[in-house]
Amino acid sequence: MNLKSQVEWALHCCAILAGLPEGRHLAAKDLAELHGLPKEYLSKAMQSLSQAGLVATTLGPQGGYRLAQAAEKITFLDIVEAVEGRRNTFACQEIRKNNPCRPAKQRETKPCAIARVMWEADEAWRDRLRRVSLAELVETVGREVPKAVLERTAEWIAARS
Amino acid sequence: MNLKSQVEWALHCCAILAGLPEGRHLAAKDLAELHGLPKEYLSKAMQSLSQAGLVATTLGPQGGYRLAQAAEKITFLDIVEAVEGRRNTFACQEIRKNNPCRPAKQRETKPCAIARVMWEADEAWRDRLRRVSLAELVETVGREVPKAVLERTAEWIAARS
DNA sequence: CTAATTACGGATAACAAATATCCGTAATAC
DNA sequence: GTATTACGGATATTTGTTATCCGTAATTAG
Ligand code: FES
Ligand code: FES
Repeated sequence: MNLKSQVEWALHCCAILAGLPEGRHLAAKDLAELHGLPKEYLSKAMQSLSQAGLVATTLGPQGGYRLAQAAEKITFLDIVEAVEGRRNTFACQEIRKNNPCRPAKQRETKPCAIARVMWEADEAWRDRLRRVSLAELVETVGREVPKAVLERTAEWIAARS
Repeated sequence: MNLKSQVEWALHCCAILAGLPEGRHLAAKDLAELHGLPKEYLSKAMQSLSQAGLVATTLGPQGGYRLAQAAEKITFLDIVEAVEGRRNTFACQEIRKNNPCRPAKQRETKPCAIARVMWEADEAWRDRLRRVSLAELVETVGREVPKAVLERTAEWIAARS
C-alpha cells in the first residue's frame, strides 16, 4: 500500500510553480533537473496535473508549466488525486457472497460493514489532505529552508522561465 | 495505492473467529471454503495474524485458529497492520536533496514539510481504524445480516470446529 | 505406536502495477 | 523555417501482489 513516487514529484513541482513570477512558465526539462528526476516520466505526472486542471501549459520556446489556479485554492488532495486517482485504498471484493450458507438469489442493498469502516478511514485521510493548501506548504517551506538556498533557487528558476 | 486483498480476507476471518464457541478452533481449510478463497494463500494471511498475536493456533486434528484476544481489544488497525505492515502510504524520497542550489554538505534536521503533511493524513487514517473494534463489527453484522444466514453459518461452523 | 490432520515456512511461478524510456505529432515563439 | 515545447502511444524493465507446492514438526484419535 504505497503511493507512487510521482505523488512526491507532483507536490514538489507544484510548490516550485507556486513561486514562479506571474506570466512565466517552467519546462518539464527544468523541473526534472531541479529535482533530479527522469524528464520523460516526470512529464507523465505533469500531464496528470494538467488534465486535472491544476496546471496550465504553453507550447513552444519559453513554454512549459504554470499553476492554473491560485495556490490558496489548490489542496494536497487535489494534487494527490490528480496523479494517484480517486480510488479508495480498500477494495471490497464482496467475498461475503461466497458464503455457502447464503441463498444465491440474495442481493445486497448496501455496502458491507467492513467496507464502510475502511472507507470512512479513507475519507478521514482525504479530509486531512483537503485541509492543507499549496499556499500553506509554500509558506512553511519559506520559513524552514535556509534563505540562501531559497534565493539561489529563485535565481536558478528565473534564469529558465 | 491499494491495500492487498488479504486485508479483506483477514477481517472476514477475524469476524468469523469472534463468533466461535469458547475453546473451539477453525482450520484454514474451512475459513477458505467459507469465503471462497485459495487455502494456501489465505493461510499466509492467517500466519501474519498469528505472528501479530491476534490469533492463536493449535496443531493436529480439531486444530486451527481462534482469537488470541477479546474481540473488544482487537481493532481494525491491528488486523490491517498485521497483514499490510506498518509503513506510511507516503514515502519521502528526499528529492529535495537533488536541488543543485543546495550546498551538498547541508544536513536535514527534520522531515520535510511535504512528508509531515502526508504522514499526518496517514495518522488520521490509522486513528479512524483504531477506533473500531472487532466486537463492533460483529455487532453490526449481527444486526444487518439476515437471521437465517447467521444461524446456518453458525451451524456450518459448529459442525467443523 | 500409527496414521491422519494441522500450522508453518521456504521456494518458486504467474500476473499485475509501478517505473522508465523512446519517439512521432502538433502547437508556438522567434 | 527552425528550434522548442507538451502530449500521447508503444514498449521495456523492475517491483509487488497473488498464488501454488511441498517438506517439517506438532498434535490428536484410535
Ligand atoms: S464483502 Fe468483504 S469487505 Fe465487503
Ligand atoms: S523531500 Fe520530497 S517529500 Fe520529503
